[in-house]
Amino acid sequence: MSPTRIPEATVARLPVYLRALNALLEGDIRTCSSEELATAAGVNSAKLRKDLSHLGSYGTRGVGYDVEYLRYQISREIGLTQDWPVVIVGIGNLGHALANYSGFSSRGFRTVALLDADTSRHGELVAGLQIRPFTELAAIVREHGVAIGVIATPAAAAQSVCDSMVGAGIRSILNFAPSVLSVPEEVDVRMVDLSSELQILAYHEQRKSNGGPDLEGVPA
Amino acid sequence: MSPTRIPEATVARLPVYLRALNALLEGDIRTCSSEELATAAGVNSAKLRKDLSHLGSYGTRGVGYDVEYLRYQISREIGLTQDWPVVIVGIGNLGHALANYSGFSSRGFRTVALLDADTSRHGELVAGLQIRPFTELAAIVREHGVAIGVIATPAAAAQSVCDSMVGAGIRSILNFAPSVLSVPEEVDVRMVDLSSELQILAYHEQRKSNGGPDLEGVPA
DNA sequence: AAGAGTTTGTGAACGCGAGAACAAACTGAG
DNA sequence: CTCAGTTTGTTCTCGCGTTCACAAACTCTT
Ligand SMILES: NC(=O)c1ccc[n+]([C@@H]2O[C@H](COP(=O)([O-])OP(=O)(O)OC[C@H]3O[C@@H](n4cnc5c(N)ncnc54)[C@H](O)[C@@H]3O)[C@@H](O)[C@H]2O)c1
Ligand SMILES: NC(=O)c1ccc[n+]([C@@H]2O[C@H](COP(=O)([O-])OP(=O)(O)OC[C@H]3O[C@@H](n4cnc5c(N)ncnc54)[C@H](O)[C@@H]3O)[C@@H](O)[C@H]2O)c1
Repeated sequence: MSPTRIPEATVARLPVYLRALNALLEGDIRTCSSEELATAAGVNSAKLRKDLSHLGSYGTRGVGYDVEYLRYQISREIGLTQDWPVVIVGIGNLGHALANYSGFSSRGFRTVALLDADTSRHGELVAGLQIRPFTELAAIVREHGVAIGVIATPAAAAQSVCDSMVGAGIRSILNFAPSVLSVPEEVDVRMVDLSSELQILAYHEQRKSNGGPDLEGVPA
Repeated sequence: MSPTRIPEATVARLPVYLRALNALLEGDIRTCSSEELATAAGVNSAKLRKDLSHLGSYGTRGVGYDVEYLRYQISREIGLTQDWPVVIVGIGNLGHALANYSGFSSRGFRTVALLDADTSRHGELVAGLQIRPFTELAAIVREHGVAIGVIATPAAAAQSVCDSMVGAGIRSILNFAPSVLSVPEEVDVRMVDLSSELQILAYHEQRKSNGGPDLEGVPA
């Protein structure tokens, strides 16, 4: 069905399109043009069309796209038609927020376990799940067929947790700890670095202030 | 001092280099080669050198980089030598975690206010700050000279919160709500979409399972 | 049925970023 | 001082992603 590999940049935008399509459906809009969908997703319409063309020809010329049909096709392409068990390791401030986040489960991601090394937290109920010892990782992965792991521990523990995850058979990791993880070739790591995001904003903000009114900060 | 514009891809990596340099300094390493720093940052050494060359010539051929000096130069370039007041709007699960996160304040980002529309939360103490009414936004921005705002409200409220921020004079926004924000030209928005990250992992995971052993799912 | 009006899918041009490869510049030994 | 060794800064090439522009394909009116 999808013989060609989809460009990475396109893959990263598919979830955005999916969100836009869901929003349209909630407004009872059954059909949309690439222009409308692109606006809703915040991208160029040409880019959107090219992205979608990588999945196949799901639109109709002169008409547009059937919202529900396109949503299904994108979901299938990403793999959201199946259910993905997820484990979260490190149930501190961030881990709590993630465990309570409904946006994950609503998209086919099912948190099957919350793990923490701190014994004093074991048994504590978070979002309907008990916090369990980190040592149970391998058993849980095996039992539920977990493929995706989330790391929300301090940076110092991240690599070690990562190694255990890989050892247990997890092949996709979402890392919130500000730490570069080294993993085997076949394992995917995506890093979410909130501090970096703020720093990038700060860089541009500084540029706006300095480069704006006067070029040099020192007057004659 | 920095006449040429720095490529966006480079800007996005500077915070990573900064982290790596901090880690080296903690290990009392005063000097490093591009190779060492690149390994610590998880990038190619040629890329690192090219990135740094955009800031200036801060290394010494045959020797390498002075860790502390380079760290200062990158900090200055990003704008971390000054202090950035930040407001967080929407103190729910995620807002709490962000407010409690020490990684922000340690890098020159100072949370000056936590705002929420829910009156029943006002006055509640989070990370040493009282939750205040959202209506005080403009006054707080004016008083503290806030340039950076963080949105951690539900998606339905995000655009409205964003508009208020822009109206109050905020020009850089970090958005955690899964919602495309429309802003004037001069305002920067960075989106952190955790759900998208998981979906991207799922896509690759699906590929690994299907495309791995056999090319077609159906044997002869 | 034909033609005007729409909208998709794609070919082609362009620009940016990644990586290899090398010259310039520094250190240190003899 | 000279020369070998090291490491940076930069040039060059290549590939990817973005955008424009247009032909192909569809609808609807007359
Ligand atoms: N809180 C935020 O908003 C925020 C924002 C950006 C990044 N982060 C990063 O996310 C990570 C977690 O942040 P946090 O604020 O939740 O920290 P936290 O200290 O509140 O929670 C960390 C949790 O990890 C557990 N832990 C420690 N070592 C472990 C190990 N080896 N195995 C399993 N569990 C272990 C601890 O017991 C604790 O419960 C940190 O790396 C932080 O830098 C957090
Ligand atoms: N919790 C997570 O881990 C997580 C992960 C990814 C994304 N998100 C996104 O982050 C946002 C917040 O998530 P959450 O789990 O903290 O939700 P939450 O419901 O716990 O918190 C939202 C807060 O925003 C406040 N609020 C609502 N409307 C407001 C308005 N107009 N002005 C000011 N404040 C307002 C609410 O009173 C509430 O306190 C959501 O958009 C969610 O999709 C959360």
